Amino acid sequence: MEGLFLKTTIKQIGSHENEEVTIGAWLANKRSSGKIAFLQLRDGTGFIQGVVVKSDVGEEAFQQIKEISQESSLYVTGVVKADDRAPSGYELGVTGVEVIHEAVDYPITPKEHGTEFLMDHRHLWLRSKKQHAVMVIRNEIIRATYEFFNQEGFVKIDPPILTGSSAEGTTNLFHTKYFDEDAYLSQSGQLYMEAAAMAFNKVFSFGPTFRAEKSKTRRHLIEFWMIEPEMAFMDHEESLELQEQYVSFIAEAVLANCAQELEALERDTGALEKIQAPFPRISYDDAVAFLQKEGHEIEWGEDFGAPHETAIAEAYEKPVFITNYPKDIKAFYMKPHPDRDDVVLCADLIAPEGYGEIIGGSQRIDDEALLQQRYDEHNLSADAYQWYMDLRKYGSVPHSGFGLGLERTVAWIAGIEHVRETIPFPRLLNRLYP
RNA sequence: UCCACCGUAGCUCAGUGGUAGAGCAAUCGGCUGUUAACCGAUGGGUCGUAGGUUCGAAUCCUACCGGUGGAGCCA
Repeated sequence: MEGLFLKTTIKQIGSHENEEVTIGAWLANKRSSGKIAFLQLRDGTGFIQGVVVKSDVGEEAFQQIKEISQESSLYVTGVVKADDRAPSGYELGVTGVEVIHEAVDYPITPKEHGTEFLMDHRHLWLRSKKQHAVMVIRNEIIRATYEFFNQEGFVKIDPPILTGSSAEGTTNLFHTKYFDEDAYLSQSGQLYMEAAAMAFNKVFSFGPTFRAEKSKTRRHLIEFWMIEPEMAFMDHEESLELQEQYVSFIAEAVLANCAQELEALERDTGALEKIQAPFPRISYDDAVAFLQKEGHEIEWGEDFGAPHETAIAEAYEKPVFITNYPKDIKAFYMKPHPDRDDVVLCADLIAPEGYGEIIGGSQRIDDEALLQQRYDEHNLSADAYQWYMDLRKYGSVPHSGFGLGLERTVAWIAGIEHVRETIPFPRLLNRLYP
């Protein structure tokens, strides 16, 4: 498939073996000697090496080509040749180069750079091979997400981004004005997705969320993207099964469709091949006992910190569900365990290799009186949530849902240290540019 | 908000009380299979900012500014 336009791209160039083609490209890097030059070309779809031989193109053209600066834009004409030495299997035997625009003093040189410098030049950094590979994997995860939920009969529903009040009342929200009213940027679409599930049965959302927390770790962004499915008539256990199927599907899709990108990132694909449902489950109770045995200082009733999650994840090769947390450290809308009042029907999915929590999910309270009680306990204004209460008044059903953090998932699958490299233009503490 | 570390050439860094350095990038030259190519030459500095100690400060002290990693919060 070349798309609607018939111009050749590097990604498709293999289908033109031994033909002369012209591609639009940028010069990523070059190496040259007296009589041969190697152009590292990229066109956004891939990377290929152009080989310029002086005796083929002539003295004058050879000199001109040697002087082209890094990141200049070009039309390159050449013959596609299979070559075992090339990473993609193909090279371009260059017959002519037309410079579209000459780049002067491109700042990102082919050597090491520091984080601050690269982040200041994020708009250019995206052109580099590694960043390109991460974004292609991000795109594949998004594509696989749509495929999975479509084949499972979900309807995509878009919750609002501007809201009148907090969904959970815990984290700090970005405040703005809505004409004369106060408004906030959404930190979760979940409550709206519950309403949507009562209208469309199985639904999912995919959109940006905002947290005005002064978080400064490799797992946190101020603006990030979340996938939030919500399922009517589905209990907590069924939700866990759906979650492990979904995550396995993503891993499989990336392995099948992003081999070159995983190679460029030097990702250990053996670890990804182990991501197959079912995933292990450990209760909060057992997790606390396990941590105490390992020498961590933690008491029942306390929430896990990042070191605790990592310690638990290291005991498994696959992602692991930690289930049934104490009700007091979880959100107000989670349904109590049928046999115990002190824990709720919820689970966090912890990724292996220290990547931390990628999913948080639960079965929701469907009883009107209990929900009212939780409002009172958490000092939430019932007025603001009247519509949410309505869902328990008019044909309430058991329902469950979860939220998956896209950037944490991309970081884990792609093997990237910091989530800031998994989103094109990250919003971080002290980082609103570019 | 708290804790630790770091600010020296366009970039990555060395220099820790006595003349401001290297590699890469840039410019010039050489090289027929390079992979961050290599070899030779040239240009390139308000040592984060302000104050202090000292005969003398990039170096020691204080404050501030900026960054990185982590904690809490969570996806």
